[in-house]
Amino acid sequence: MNNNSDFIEKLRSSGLRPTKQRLEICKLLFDRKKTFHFTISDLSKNLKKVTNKDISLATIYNTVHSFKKKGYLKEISINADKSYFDTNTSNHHHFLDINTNELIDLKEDDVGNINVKKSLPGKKIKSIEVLVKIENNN
Amino acid sequence: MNNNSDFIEKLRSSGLRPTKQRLEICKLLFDRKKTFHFTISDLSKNLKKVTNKDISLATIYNTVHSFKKKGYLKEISINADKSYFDTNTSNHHHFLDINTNELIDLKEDDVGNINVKKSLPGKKIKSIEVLVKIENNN
DNA sequence: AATATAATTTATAATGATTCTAAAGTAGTG
DNA sequence: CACTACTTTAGAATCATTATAAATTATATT
Repeated sequence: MNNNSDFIEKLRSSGLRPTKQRLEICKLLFDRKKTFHFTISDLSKNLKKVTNKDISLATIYNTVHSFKKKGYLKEISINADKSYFDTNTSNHHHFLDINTNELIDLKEDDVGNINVKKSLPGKKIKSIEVLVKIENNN
Repeated sequence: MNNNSDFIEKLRSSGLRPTKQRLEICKLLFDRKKTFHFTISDLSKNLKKVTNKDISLATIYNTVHSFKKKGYLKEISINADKSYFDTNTSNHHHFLDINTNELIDLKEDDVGNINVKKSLPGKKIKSIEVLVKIENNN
């Protein structure tokens, strides 16, 4: 997924019109090897740098929310003040570096199988997310 | 920890003056058997109901933050929009009921030992938090 | 017990992030 | 090309949280 017609197709297939703005955002978010963790403000600054145009903040919010709804982004809550989005929408866990505030993906295999022993009647498990906070070794 | 003089002692011992407001908040938060999960707005509403007086929102924020700093409360991030506090400051995990938005404590033992296989040079693990999202069984 | 001080509370203003609004622009359809 | 529905946008509105500065209160000192 790394050229414009792919993105156009991706957008169309989920009922979103491929506008200039959405394509720029796609390129920035999805045309990369590694997972990208970002806040709205990160994304906004990056877009300005890359495109030299101003994409309205409202559009950025709208787009990120539609991408989330379509399953292209996952929202991660690790921190009361910052809301992060993750381009890796698969089931996975995170390191959070307390010193740098950086988020790092952990593959499912990086964390042994998790055995939840308690259960509640009438309820089933939907997902299990592990957040491993790490810090400098002194 | 369930009468006023205990709370007065608790506050004094951590360098906080035992004011009326702080004692009311202590009673509400710590004079109970079960863990209490709350947002600032929950706490504010409860205080109004219980005391019939108005404690300023600013005071509630101040108090919750000092209690957090002193280690009497833990902040939990499960959700981008709501910031929860937890009177259980021990190491533990949570169920989050997607349907009711309710948080439920899991004891450490309720979740088998977690084996993080990846490590980063110069970094050590500070904490491991598991969030198990649950939902209705249909 | 009265006084001095430093901490605390408070109403209100300020901030910052996000959402809303409604007008102007754009993409897709026929 | 013309029409309609979708999208973008600037700016306003909202909401939670934090800052401010004056009034109040707790505590130590006399």
